[in-house]
Amino acid sequence: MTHPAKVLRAARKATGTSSGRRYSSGTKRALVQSATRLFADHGYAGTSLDEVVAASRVTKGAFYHHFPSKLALFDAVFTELQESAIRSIRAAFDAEDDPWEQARAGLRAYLDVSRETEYRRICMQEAPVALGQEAFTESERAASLGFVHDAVNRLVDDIGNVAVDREALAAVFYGAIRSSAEFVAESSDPDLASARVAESIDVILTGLRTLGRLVDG
Amino acid sequence: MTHPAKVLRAARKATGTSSGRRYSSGTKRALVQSATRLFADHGYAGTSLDEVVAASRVTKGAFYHHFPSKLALFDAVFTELQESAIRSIRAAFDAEDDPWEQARAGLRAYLDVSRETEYRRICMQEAPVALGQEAFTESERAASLGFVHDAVNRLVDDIGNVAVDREALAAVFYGAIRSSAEFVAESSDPDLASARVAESIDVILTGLRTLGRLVDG
DNA sequence: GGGGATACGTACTGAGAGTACGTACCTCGA
DNA sequence: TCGAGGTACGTACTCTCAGTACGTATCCCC
Repeated sequence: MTHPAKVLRAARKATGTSSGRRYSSGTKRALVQSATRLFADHGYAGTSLDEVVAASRVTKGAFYHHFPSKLALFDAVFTELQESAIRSIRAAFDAEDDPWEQARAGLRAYLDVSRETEYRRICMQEAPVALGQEAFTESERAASLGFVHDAVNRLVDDIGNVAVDREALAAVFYGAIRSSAEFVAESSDPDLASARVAESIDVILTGLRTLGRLVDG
Repeated sequence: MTHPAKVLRAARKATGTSSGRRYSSGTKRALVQSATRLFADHGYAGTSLDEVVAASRVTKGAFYHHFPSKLALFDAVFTELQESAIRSIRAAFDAEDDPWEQARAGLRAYLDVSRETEYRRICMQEAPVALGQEAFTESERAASLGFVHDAVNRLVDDIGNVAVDREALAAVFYGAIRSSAEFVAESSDPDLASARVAESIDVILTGLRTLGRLVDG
């Protein structure tokens, strides 16, 4: 009997699925892709490995050759989505010079990213529970929180004479932005909702700026 | 052989654990208490029913007499913590008249509640995943989000002539507050951290107020 | 005092994560 | 060119854990 893996590999080569640019084998890539969809649809606990390997057309043996555990698979899925999001946001961020425009652009980019259900469900909902708050916070700090911290620092510098706790303010804004993402996601008209929360945050920023000008003058 | 439940019941009666004010049986109460601690320590998925029933000194049979499922137990734990939190916040809220003082008092109360690891882990972290975003959001809307909505409405009324989207602003503040709770929880000096985020939010509110006065005059 | 309702206990079942072990293919050096 | 080791799987099992089946004790009311 011909080994099932043989025909699978042949198929991969034929369809060009085995790009090999990121993962050594096409199997690993297929597992991550299937898992991304399944985790996003049914959550981490709600997805069985049997479902994942079935969707990927491989067996558990193949899976455990590439990943040490189900959690490691989730981590791979999470990291990929996270990195992709970061790239989008950074691009929008770096395209602007003025700190206020930068903040606005970053927010818009973030709201766009978080409109993808996969990002929201996996990176925002499941990850803190699946990976544990510890590891998740670590990852957050390095990623999205960094942007907010940067943005807040520049904004506060620009405002000038208002004494604020930058770290605390960054934490506050970070939550505001996350919550905005949920607001947009739950809305029936995401475009409109996106504009609404963006404007709300804009009003807050304007208030801070005005405060700075008053103290200044 | 004397049935284990007999000696347990006798012990309950002796120690007065079976208060019966909220749950018909002391067993149910014991299960909820053990589960609260275990879920807070190891999460929903990380806690087995065997651990819960062992900690409660009963068996699975007893458990499934009182609860239809593990999820129902979690829901009971969640609801109890949630209701307790709501009571605290409402008390602080209702003790003030001025909308700005009300907002401040409510925030302080919330930050206090969220310093309990049980509340944070179970109501903020685990619940959305365990109960599902659907049910969780429903519960949130009825509870904490309601406060924020109320508070924002009063603040905006007080400010006057600034055109803002109240719903969007409430969503933004809700996130800001949640994030503040995490900031406080992760801090090594919660009292200080609590003061820091409270002041940050205060600055934001002051900015909005100033904005209103400028438009006014 | 007996018969339902309530409050359990014990022993099993099924699902799913992870393991043990065997096999096919590929590569590289002798 | 062949064989030995590494890579990439497949199959069949184990073990944990949520949930079920079913039996038994206690309580309460008629």
